[in-house]
Amino acid sequence: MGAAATIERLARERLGFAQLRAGQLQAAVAATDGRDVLAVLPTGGGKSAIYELAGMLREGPTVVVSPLIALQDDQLAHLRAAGLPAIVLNSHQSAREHAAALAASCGPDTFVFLSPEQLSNAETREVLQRARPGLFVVDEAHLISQWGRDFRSEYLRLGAQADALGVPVRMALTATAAPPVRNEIVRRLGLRDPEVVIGDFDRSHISLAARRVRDESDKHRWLTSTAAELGGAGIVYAATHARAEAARSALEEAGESATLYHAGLSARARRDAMAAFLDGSARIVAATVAFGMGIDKPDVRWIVHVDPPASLDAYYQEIGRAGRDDEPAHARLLYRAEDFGAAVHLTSRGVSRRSVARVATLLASGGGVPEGREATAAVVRLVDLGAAAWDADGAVRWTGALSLAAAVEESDAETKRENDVERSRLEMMRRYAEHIGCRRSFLLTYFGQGYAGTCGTCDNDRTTTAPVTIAEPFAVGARVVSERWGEGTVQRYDGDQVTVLFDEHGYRDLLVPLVVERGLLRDARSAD
DNA sequence: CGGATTACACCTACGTGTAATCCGGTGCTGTAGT
Repeated sequence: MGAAATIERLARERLGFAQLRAGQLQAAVAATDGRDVLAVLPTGGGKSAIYELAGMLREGPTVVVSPLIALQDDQLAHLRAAGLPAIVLNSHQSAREHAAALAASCGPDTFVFLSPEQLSNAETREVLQRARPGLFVVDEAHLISQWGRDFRSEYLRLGAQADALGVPVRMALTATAAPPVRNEIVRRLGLRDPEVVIGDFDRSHISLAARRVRDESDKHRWLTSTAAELGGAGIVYAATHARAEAARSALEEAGESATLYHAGLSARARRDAMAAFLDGSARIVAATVAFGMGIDKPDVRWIVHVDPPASLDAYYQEIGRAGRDDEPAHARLLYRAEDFGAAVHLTSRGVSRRSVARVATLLASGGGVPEGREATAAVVRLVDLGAAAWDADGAVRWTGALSLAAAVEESDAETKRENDVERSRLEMMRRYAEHIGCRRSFLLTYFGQGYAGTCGTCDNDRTTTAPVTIAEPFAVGARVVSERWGEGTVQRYDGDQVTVLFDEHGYRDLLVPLVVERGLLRDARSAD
């Protein structure tokens, strides 16, 4: 029996799936056959089934890196319900529970759920290593790019940790990743010639709209009228605690039942807010980005953003929480022009020159691995540059390939490049907000998915006339070179503009007539 | 970057305007103290 048939049988008999989707099967077959996998499958695409099936078929335990303890617990319960051996390793356990779980992780068919931080514990790593895991899975893998840089730097170290564990097959799973994020995941995790499975990003039952307003009271007027117009459960996303609270107050004053969720609240308040939203006693939740991951509420009917997120990746992730039942839903974005200026400071700042200099000095003088988030980010940066290297036991040594001064300078240049790319991603968010053509087309082409024509359901399609079309000098996906920005890939056309994702500088928009007249872009393959 | 808060100048009344300053979002962990 071939791998595909075995997998389909397992899916039916052990997990209760009548039929696997094409992407699920393709990814599970590849991993079972020993290939690394990157799967970008939209919400509801059944990503966990992929590692469950491949994990059952691969020899040795399966290590699953998951960002939140709440998610680990959900996944644990799900696997145990299916009769599969599974454990979690985290700080909520007592020392005794932790030791027992660690011992159980040696079981050949066990699924081990843990956070990236757990892997920085040498004892945990050694026990897992001895158990010879057959599959290393990173769930919510876009967090490598989103959180690694300045929030949870252990995300950047996962590739090195997989090396240290000696796991033969790696799998990255996410619901959202534009092409540059995919590339970063592949590079950071060290995926070798991975099977790449990309799902259909179009969620056509979610209608899209955006509106520019003058001030916060305008936002609240639009918010409350939207809440009144659209029935059913809704999520309001705001950029800060204070603005989430203000949105909740505005809704309550308008007579709506709304709760509040952000990380500044006590654990108890958060639990209560979550419960109230899930059981419907609060129809609406006003929240920051803290709310959403792992929320399993199928009938969320609308998402209103009262502040723009830092990227379209984040926006798509957040609106994807609506309409999981495939019934019609709405995504509306409210913004002021100034919001994009302030949002720069909510994008990641990257590793500081000071901490790189400090860590480099330490390593160069023969010191060990410093502890702490900032130090880890600095170590990862120095490894990236070749100035330092990981040893198999997780220790770091100075390679001497760069002088101390050169390492600090090159790191600085890299940080500037990363920040440049961050800003260009925010700029794409602005472009989406101010876009006058089909929003669905904009969103899908951002994710590298072709979309012919207009959706007819977004706010722009309902109010404007036929879009401007223009001859396209390069195909979408073509590699091009510019004098100014270097090499890049054509992402999309929009009216008379073309968006190119440059390798070193991020997204840039160019006017097509100028590109043609002045030869601003050349075909990269015919270049010297 | 932009907003909210604080500091201070005015120069003589206890308030108002402007300049300086600070702050903004995600969660893991491990340990000390009830």
